[in-house]
Amino acid sequence: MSYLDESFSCAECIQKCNIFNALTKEQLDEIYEYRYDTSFREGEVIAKQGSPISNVVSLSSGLAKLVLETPGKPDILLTVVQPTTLITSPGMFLDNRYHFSVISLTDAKACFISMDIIRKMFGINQEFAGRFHGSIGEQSIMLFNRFRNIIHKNMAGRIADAILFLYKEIYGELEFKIDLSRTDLAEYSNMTKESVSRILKELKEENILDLTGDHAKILNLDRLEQIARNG
Amino acid sequence: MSYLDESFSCAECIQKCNIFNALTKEQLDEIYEYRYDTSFREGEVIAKQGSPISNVVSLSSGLAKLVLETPGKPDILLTVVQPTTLITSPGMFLDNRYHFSVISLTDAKACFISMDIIRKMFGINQEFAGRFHGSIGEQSIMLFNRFRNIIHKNMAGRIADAILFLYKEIYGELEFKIDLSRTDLAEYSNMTKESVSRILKELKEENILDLTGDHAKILNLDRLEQIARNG
DNA sequence: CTCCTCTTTTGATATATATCATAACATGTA
DNA sequence: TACATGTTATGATATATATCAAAAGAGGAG
Repeated sequence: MSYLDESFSCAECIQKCNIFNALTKEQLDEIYEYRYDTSFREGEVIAKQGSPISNVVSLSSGLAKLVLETPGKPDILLTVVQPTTLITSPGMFLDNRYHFSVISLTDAKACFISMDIIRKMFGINQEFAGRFHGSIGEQSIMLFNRFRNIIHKNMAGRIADAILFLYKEIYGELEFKIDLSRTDLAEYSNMTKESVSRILKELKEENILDLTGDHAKILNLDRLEQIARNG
Repeated sequence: MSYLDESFSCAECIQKCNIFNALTKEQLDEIYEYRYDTSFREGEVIAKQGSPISNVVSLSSGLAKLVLETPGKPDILLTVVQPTTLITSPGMFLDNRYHFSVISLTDAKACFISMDIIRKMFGINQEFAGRFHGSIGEQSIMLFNRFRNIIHKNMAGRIADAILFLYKEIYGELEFKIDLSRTDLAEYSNMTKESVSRILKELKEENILDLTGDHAKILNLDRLEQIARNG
């Protein structure tokens, strides 16, 4: 399903995420020895909840979703990540297990870096360790906000949140091809796919958002943000 | 409202949380110079969401709740902490702000340790740093499970969760004096206080749990766990 | 092009939970 | 004791959202 990929060096890699900018050229070269790229097709599992964390994963192309799995229940879509995000996990300093799964939403490439070399870098580069831990904290704070939004807002507000997140954090344009299915949107917003359809229909009728097929267009950003706030 | 407290030394302090056992006697003595105890009455704010983190807080007596505040909305009670829990915060390596508030549920004492000395220890004691970051991860994982429970379970299951959490993690006995109000339980379980009353009435009628006033007694642990699982 | 499968949409109905109003119960205090 | 204040309980009703069923679209495979 996936195959090894060619690559040059970490120091040259323009796709390395910001955390790695704390490393020196020498340190990056050392990391290069302990990394490999892998390609994924849409829908493939990049990291599986419950499995051991032997590598840090950096998404280098495509999009991926982080999902909380619960047997017998629908998944909870925590967030969507884009290049070049380092996917950190709360289990890294605890039980060394993934506590969510990472699944590609499009064809994607990911760079796997050995956890051993990362741990070594913590000891010799405080700035790198700080940024890395900052990133773990960032994920927690994201989670706090997801919690708040899902608990406090009605369906329209939650869908508005989802669309605004995609607009602001992922696609960057008012008009975009959405890589999430209606079910993905439902799992992000904690509702059923049928309810997603209904809310999208309402938003289209009110000329706020047109999501037809996979083609999304925000027609009235102010109103959409208002719905996200008050919903 | 609160007053400074006498104390002896960190090395002797039986109330220090497990993370600090990674420190040497000398390191603990150094920390002693940068700490102070404070007492709180029930309902007082120990740490306020949004305020800067200048100290790490270790609860040394009493109980406290961690709450997510949102203007105009009910609080979300994330968890209850007991001695001797170190209250770590995801903002520590990021924006240096609290992203939740800590409020005492009973009269309580807390030990405030300067963040500067904690950071210094990270540099000289890797084991301490590891345990500390593990604790931050632990909080994230707790949050994942809270997320799951609130999203997937019905009201009875969520109340069962709350009671089982208090039984297993806080009070340790099937019969206990509960320090959470019905509103606290509601904020933990994401429901209204009226619904809490109704569910508690049902659980009492079925001889599963008797919560009268502040006196809680688990009458049928198996059934309660079953409700928590299937709810 | 047509059939098949999968996703999305729409509609009718069911249900869990919130809301609002009021009553009962505590707890402290003048 | 009686009063005021806060918490908890109960009841009647409203509402948001899920569920179930079926139709409509949208790609692929032959």
